Amino acid sequence: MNRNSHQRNVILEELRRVKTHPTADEVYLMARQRVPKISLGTVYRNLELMAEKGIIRRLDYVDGARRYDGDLTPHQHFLCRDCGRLYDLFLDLHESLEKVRSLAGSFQISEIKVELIGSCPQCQTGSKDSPSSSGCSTGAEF
Amino acid sequence: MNRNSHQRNVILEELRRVKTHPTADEVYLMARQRVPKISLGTVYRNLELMAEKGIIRRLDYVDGARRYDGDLTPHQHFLCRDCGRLYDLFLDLHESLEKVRSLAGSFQISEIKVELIGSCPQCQTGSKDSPSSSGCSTGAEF
DNA sequence: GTCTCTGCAAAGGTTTTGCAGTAAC
DNA sequence: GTTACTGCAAAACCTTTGCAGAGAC
Repeated sequence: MNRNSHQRNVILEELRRVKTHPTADEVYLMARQRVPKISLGTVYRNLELMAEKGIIRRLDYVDGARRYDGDLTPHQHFLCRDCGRLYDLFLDLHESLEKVRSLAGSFQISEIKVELIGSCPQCQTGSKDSPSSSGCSTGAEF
Repeated sequence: MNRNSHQRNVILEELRRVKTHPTADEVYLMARQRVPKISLGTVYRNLELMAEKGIIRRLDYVDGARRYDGDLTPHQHFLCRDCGRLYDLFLDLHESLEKVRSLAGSFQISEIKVELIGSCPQCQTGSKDSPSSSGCSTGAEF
């Protein structure tokens, strides 16, 4: 069904190589260093295809452009409101997951996406690059 | 500081009136029935402004266009993979929230976004409108 | 009177798509 | 040989922005 194209392999390898949840455009720039004639459309098509197949993860829930993650191990993402960095957190939330499942009753859950937002360790210690504009959302959305 | 414009009030009322997490464009269509000359730009500006003030909720983590929610009470969203509907779920996740906070260590969490994905009660009982294309993501991302 | 907000329209950014040619099988 | 995939370019979206005028206070 699917063919094993050089471009697709490069895209996957580049995505797995970095830890930075790149956008399609960023993947395009990385891939172009190895396949100079690769097109942005090809990158979009392959990222979407691999996300559908479950080979990579698509991050819809972060601000702005869609991002992709080559790391399939269960983990969460932490977005620092001060510096804008996106961190990987590996929290063991099995128990919480089970609780959510049981609470959801007849809604059959196959996937739970969690995004944490706040202030990262670096931004808490003194040097705040860019303090958040308005102090809203103190109450969590959980 | 902020002025009390008629357009802003209409936008807020319309958003609160419905349960359908509309996009900016959908809010625009609703608002236009009451303020025919309202512009899309005004809708975007006001939604963004109210989201920043914490008067409404902005849903970044759902597919496609950004959506807004006029309901500020803590709740989660459930996206049905089969029919595409977006449900509100009111699960009490205080305990889980506390656990996440403690696990996150030096990452100071101010907000936790949770999205649940799966199959809704209606789609489970027989009549599947459009069965999911590929059986990926059986493991949760938690 | 001041200053924020509006409508309009244009621009900006991201993602999708049509098509003819290329490459994988 | 067949058919999925590619590069290119245009189109389709969604969102933001500049500006002059209107409206809130």
